[in-house]
Amino acid sequence: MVMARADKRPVTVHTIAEHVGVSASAVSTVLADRHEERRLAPATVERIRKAVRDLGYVPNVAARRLRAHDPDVHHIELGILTSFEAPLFLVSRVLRQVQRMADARTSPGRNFSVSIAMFHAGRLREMAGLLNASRFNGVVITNTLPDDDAFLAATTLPYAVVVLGRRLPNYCCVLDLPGEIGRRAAEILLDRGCRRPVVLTPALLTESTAERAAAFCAKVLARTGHEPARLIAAGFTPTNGADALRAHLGAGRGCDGLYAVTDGLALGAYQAIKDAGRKIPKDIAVVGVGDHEHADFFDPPLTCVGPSNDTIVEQVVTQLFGLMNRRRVKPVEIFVLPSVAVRASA
Amino acid sequence: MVMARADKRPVTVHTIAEHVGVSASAVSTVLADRHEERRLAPATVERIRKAVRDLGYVPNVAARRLRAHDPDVHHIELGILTSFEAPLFLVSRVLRQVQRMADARTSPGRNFSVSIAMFHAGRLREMAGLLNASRFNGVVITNTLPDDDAFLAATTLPYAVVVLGRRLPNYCCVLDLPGEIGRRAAEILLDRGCRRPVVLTPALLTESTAERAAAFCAKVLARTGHEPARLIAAGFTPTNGADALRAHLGAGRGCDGLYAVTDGLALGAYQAIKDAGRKIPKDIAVVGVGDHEHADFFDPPLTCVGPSNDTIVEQVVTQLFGLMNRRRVKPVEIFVLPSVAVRASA
DNA sequence: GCTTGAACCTAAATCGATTTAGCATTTTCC
DNA sequence: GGAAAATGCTAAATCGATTTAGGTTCAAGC
Repeated sequence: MVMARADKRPVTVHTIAEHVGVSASAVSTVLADRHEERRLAPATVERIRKAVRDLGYVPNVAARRLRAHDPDVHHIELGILTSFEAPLFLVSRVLRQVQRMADARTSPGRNFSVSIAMFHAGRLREMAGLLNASRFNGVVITNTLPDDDAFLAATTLPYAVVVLGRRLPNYCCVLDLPGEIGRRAAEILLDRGCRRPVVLTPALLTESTAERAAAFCAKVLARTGHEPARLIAAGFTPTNGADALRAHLGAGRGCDGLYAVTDGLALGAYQAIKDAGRKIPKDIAVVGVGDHEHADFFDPPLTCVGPSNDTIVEQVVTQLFGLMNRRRVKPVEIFVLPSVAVRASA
Repeated sequence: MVMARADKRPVTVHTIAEHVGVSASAVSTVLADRHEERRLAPATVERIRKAVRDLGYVPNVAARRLRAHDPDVHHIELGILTSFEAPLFLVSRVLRQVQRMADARTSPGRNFSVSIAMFHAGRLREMAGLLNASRFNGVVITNTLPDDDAFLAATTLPYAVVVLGRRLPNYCCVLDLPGEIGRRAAEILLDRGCRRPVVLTPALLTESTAERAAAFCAKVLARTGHEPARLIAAGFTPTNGADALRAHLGAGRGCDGLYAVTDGLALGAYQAIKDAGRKIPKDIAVVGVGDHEHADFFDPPLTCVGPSNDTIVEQVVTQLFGLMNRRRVKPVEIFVLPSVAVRASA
């Protein structure tokens, strides 16, 4: 039976050295496979190797880095922090842009590491090294939940932080102009004459999907005098979307325009509409958000009102490097206008 | 005019201390914002703060981590290494699975950090800390180019490494059974009676797309006695795919079955086929690979033969943790059979 | 018997930051 | 006036690994 080692102190080079009865230097030499040039006796090497295996040694990378790095080069660690549950579409664009800027600033005396790290939604506070600044010199934080926002609002992280998609006091934030996406979506449907628009959302709303739906409803209410119907999909897959719309249409409830708060749902809606023998956009016009890679290749191509990702990414990264250069002390809020792509579906 | 600071030594706490004429402890105290409780004189604090700004101090995270970490907990750093140019679809699944395993192994005495780091395709060798093991305790490497493979083949990285999608001697590799995807795609088209299948590829082939196309062609040749036509799309977007197929059909060259080596191309092909007034699958059957999130919601749903990502991810992560526990010394190669989803398009 | 060299290994410095314990002054208070 | 307390700072230890310079032992050679 193998005992859990959780209660024991981590095994260090020193532990191994004591165990074998040699010095830490000898162990280090073997770990680096330099025992030949340093002429350790083969028998000793074997004993050390065995101890390393038996004790389950795992090196401490922080210590290695500290020791190994060239004191003449400045190493800067940047992170994109996102939740596990969120898609990486926007995150990967941010990463590429950050790296582009970093590459432009890399010199013999300075280099960057950029990485994506994930936290469990709502548990950003548990991420190791965030509070004591022992992991990153600068971060972009996105896809936070209210718990995470509360945590951030209550702390001041002692390094460069840009928050993407949320508005937080004391932080540098980049986000869509609140409500604008839903409003513009409503306008598109209303302007083309829809009288009975509906909105399709997943049961569990994120902050952004909730906001889109609310703004859409508010706009429709303002212009027509009544709230649009809200279709609730069980999840956010196309199947969920198709089911929700099918139920609505099957119940004989009217619909001549649909706003889906994610493109996945729109894709499902397409199927339900076609199955019901209705035409897009003649019978039912559809507006999505453009969070799907190939929304312009849906059949018919999907009209989208969504975040203008290029601008957002650009702004986020500019802010991040600005903060790192201490060009700015005051936190700023940057609102980005949505991008509108009118295609055949509405 | 601002001089580049590239040639100067990085600014440390000690540098600042000297500059101000205090001890490193004082500087550290101010950096941690603990000057109140340690009763530093406000004037001193200000002088230190000014120097920190003026000299452009950026903390060394490795040093902080080493010092800050609780010696009773064992911190393990895992990385998913991928190239900038590659999509993150599979990578993010690997990350989530790694994190799941890591969470299951997390205890008061042990915790994990998992992150995605990117290298410029073909320049994996330049990634800092790879060779001296000062960044990760274990990694999954994927989306490598031949140059990267050559680099890896020539080195032995002194920690747990799993290579995804390539076959490298001396490494633990997980990959599709070579050629099987293209073969199965060919069989599906041939079995449903296609006589003039064509294959649609981007101009710049990756290792995997090249392999799919080659295996497809070989299989068709073996069964029909002649090579299928090869349509070359300028890039890998749907538009590129549509253009390539339109040119082929426009030139009056026959086609009753199409194999697209990425779903994006298949999506473009759909458009070209519909525009030409042909029906899928009656006139032209289409097979894709399932690398698109919603291939089952194309119209008609796309038949796919592609990597079985669930199995691959599962295997990769199992191997990674196996290596870290030193359960295995010999490198193993794991071949995963493709997953086949027969839908309406073929 | 004394030097020389090889074989094998260790002590101590180092990387950059934080923290603990404590040392000088000065001020307060009776 | 002298003890006690407050003020303002520093020296040194520490985190875990690597590396440099050097020490000890033993065998070989003259």
